[in-house]
Amino acid sequence: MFALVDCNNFYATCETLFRPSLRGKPVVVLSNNDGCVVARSAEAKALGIKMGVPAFQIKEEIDRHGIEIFSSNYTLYADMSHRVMRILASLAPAVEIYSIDEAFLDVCGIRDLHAFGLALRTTIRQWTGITVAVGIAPTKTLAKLANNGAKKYAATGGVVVLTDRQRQRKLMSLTPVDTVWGVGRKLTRKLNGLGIHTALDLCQGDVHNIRRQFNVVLARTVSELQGISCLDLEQVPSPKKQIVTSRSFGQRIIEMGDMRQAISEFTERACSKLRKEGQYARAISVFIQTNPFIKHTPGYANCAHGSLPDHTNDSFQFCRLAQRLLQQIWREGYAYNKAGVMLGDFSPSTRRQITLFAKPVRDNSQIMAAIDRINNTVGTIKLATTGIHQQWAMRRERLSPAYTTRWQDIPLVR
DNA sequence: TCTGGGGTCCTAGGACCC
DNA sequence: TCTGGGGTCCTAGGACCC
Repeated sequence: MFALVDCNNFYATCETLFRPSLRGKPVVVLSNNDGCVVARSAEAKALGIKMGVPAFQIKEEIDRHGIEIFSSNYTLYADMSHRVMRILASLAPAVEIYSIDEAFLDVCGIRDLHAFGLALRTTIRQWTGITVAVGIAPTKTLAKLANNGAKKYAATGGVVVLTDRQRQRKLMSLTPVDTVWGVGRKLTRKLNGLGIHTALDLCQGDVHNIRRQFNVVLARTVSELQGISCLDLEQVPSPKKQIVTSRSFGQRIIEMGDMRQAISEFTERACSKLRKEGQYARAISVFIQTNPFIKHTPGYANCAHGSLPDHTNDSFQFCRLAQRLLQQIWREGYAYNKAGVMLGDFSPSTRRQITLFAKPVRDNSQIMAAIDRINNTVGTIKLATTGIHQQWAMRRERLSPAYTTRWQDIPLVR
């Protein structure tokens, strides 16, 4: 038996926690660079603000309704997420953190599941101020569905337990197929073409037919809807296979020197994530692009791949290689709006297979460890190539304080 | 003027091996 | 006239998730 616990309007709620005067008002959180809407309070949803729309397209609504706008504050959201997850871990036998705002729980052996769901809700709201919805069912896909019902129908009180097959079928018949976990836009169109419109229609499909006409993933979804559990609780997150750091720029880049800074910065960040993961990588890709939405002038996008001789987590080595790759794809005369780097070809250790003609590489592991230690405690040191004045830094004009993680930002109670 | 960021998995096709 | 069978690995592209 699985529970899916999901925070309601997570980012928007985090912003209102320390600004009680905002409760009951329409609040919207924007993506990095203040680009698109990525979270909305219930009030903002009621005004018809859609997920994913570019901020500049809803300027008029924002002014007219007095909608409160925030830049993404991931430091705050990550800290609030930790608090919620810690509470879940203390109340449930086993937890799989599925994303920043949701977790699957193993609830086998709990007798009164509905009471358990209500207790989760009460505790989390009392201890963090965040409201969650709880869905409980014999498979993950059904738990997702139940959670959806808990959010959609106020009469459920935010908790839906789907142990009974009749209730499962009832909810499935009320749920459009595009809401099912694992069914996206493309699949919805194809399924609709076959006369499959609700979750129940999909559930009644033949697994082997679905496997033949679609793929093994959707076949698994059908089984899960039928109550056959195919997806286990994954308590230990599997090691990453790639790490990406990419950003849109606050101001478009036209000088190579600025792009060099950006690529250095992204590479250093990616390597620092790699070290945090305890892994070593060998491959790196660098990409740069102009704004794909601008149609009236020619655009340019390109990517270069490279590999180091050994697996490493050394920022210096990767930065040098990244600069060479940038050189290969840089074209003068364009205004670039985004770039990034990707690390790949991971290994859990830095087993070194020395080749006969290999030049020995300087071992910087102690320097890396020192950098990480300093950055995790007293301050920030970085490669000089990342630049002091970053003209291209991302726009965050409506950033809230780091209420819970920075001494200066702790709210004062008067 | 202004349109995010970070992941995973599956499949098909090509190159290569014996 | 007639040209096998059984694999692996890699990559790109497409789908999905949050």
